[in-house]
Amino acid sequence: MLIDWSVRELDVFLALADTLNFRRAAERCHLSQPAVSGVVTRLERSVGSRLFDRSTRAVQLTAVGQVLLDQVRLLRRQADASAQAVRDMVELRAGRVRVAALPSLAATVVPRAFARFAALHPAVRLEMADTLSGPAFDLVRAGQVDLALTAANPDYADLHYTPLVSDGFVLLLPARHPLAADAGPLRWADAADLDHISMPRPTSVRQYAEAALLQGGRRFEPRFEVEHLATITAMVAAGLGVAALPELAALVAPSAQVVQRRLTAPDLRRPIGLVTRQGHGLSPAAQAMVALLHDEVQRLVPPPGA
Amino acid sequence: MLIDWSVRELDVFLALADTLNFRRAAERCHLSQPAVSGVVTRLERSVGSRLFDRSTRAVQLTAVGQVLLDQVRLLRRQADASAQAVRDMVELRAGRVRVAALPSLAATVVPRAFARFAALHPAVRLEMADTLSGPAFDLVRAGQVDLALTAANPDYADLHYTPLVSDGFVLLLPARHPLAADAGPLRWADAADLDHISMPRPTSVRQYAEAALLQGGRRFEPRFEVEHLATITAMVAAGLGVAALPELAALVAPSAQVVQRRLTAPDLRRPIGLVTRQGHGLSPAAQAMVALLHDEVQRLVPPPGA
DNA sequence: TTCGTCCAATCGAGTTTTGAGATAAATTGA
DNA sequence: TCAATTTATCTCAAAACTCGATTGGACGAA
Repeated sequence: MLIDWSVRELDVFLALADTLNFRRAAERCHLSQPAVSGVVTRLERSVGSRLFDRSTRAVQLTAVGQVLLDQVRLLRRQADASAQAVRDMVELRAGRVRVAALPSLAATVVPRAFARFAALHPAVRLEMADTLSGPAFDLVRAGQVDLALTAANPDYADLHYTPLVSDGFVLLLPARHPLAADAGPLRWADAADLDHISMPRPTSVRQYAEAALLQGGRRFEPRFEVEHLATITAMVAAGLGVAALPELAALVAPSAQVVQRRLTAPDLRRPIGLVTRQGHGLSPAAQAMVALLHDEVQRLVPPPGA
Repeated sequence: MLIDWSVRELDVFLALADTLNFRRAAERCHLSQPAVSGVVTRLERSVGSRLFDRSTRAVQLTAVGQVLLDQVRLLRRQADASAQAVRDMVELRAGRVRVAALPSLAATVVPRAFARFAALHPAVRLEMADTLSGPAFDLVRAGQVDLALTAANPDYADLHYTPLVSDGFVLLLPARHPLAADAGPLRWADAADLDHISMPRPTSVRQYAEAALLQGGRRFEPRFEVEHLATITAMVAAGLGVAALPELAALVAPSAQVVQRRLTAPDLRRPIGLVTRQGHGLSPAAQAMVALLHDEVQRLVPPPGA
């Protein structure tokens, strides 16, 4: 008495129990009548007992068949529910996407992508952690987020990196600043002697600014050091100084009192990409999120050629 | 995204989810490793999404695979429970047997068979209806009993009849009756003029007695007519008369004050058999009961040859 | 009764599916 | 770089499945 049937066989059994007629059961299952006979014979041999009393004129369930019918109905319902659960997952009617992102991205690209995602797939739960690159990598490694949106970094050798864009740098100036009169690009050297507002050391904003000035033989010593991008914008607006920020970071808290001028020479670019675990495929929901993030990044920071 | 897997495939999936190693999963399922690869590939194509992230060094469930695993575990548990329920039925650890029997059988053969059956299969519920032949046939036709134990009767042309034994007739005599002095067989004619105690018309006891005397050209006119076999025996014991009964009926209420003498010439026999519905197989439990009833009948009424 | 009809089981043939073995490709650790 | 381990792929044989045709049996109508 083994139990090795397929769903197809159960459906044949259900159809026959329902119609009590081999030919009609076969039609309902899109099978031939001999196929139904075969399934019933196999099922009966597997159960070790007759399931139907049948003659050429009448088909009836036996007592054992009745018990099996009840069980198969239960089982079939469970199987449908299970298939639905998996389908929901695959077709984005369930699941969860967890994203880690740098503050500059967490305040710009990610909310837009989340909004579109939520409209498309309202049943999928969305979570975001706005962190610096280091913690983001740890979250990815620990499987606590599905993907991280960060600047390129050598620390993730064990992770999978997909580049998205490289955003250039701009200098934020108070609207009344003399340099704000013009709108064209500035050279980093032109900004070297201004009062800078920047972020503390382990941030990419700070690292890239230091690197850019170092190429001109200058040191970067900001006048103010604050934690949050919005604070920087507010301080620039208040005329307390200027700030060299990646384009995306400059979008965090736009202000009418602040003017942007592109920084070139060197035309430093901060590569932004998606970081995921090696060897871990993304869930369908996460894949959909990646597509939206990609789209939003392109929209906010058109590649240089565009 | 179809749902047509077999239990075997689910077991492969479970084994792989458990071991996270194709080779060991294959061993556990007694398959080759390529077979496991094949099952997983088919399953993934059917679901429409990857179920395992795998390289040559590591195998891990994807998010969809995790959902499927939960569902399959549920399903597998349900399937096991269902199989157990059917197995219980087949192997007589569940179910019900309903028997209808003539009073003479209901008080002799059936209780003995029931007692043995209950000892063998304590979980099977047993029910008995002690009725005359006519109602017994109706119960069988209506499916309200699984089988009836009655005397042969032309009324059940639409039912299935299996003969068991034919019991002969005996004359019950008060111990002090002159005819009780001898123990050998009596002829029906010898009993024709005695005061008889019998049962009312539609019973087999009455019909056979009338038929036996009719063969000798005599009418059967009992002195007393009572409803119950036990009453007959008691009345005979009290010396109120004699009674011609089938052997089995005489066993209902044995009494020290009653002597039995076999009745011959004619050697009338009452055929006893099992009646079941045409085209309705017996449940395993009912089949076991038939075997026991058969055995008990043979034991109580050894066939003439024995 | 006999014929006609309907039904399930069986048989034979063609097709599809499935499994094992051998091998390839990839990754890790020495 | 080599050895060892693991999964994927390929090929071929075996098994299972399906269908069409046929058989045998039961009922009903004429």
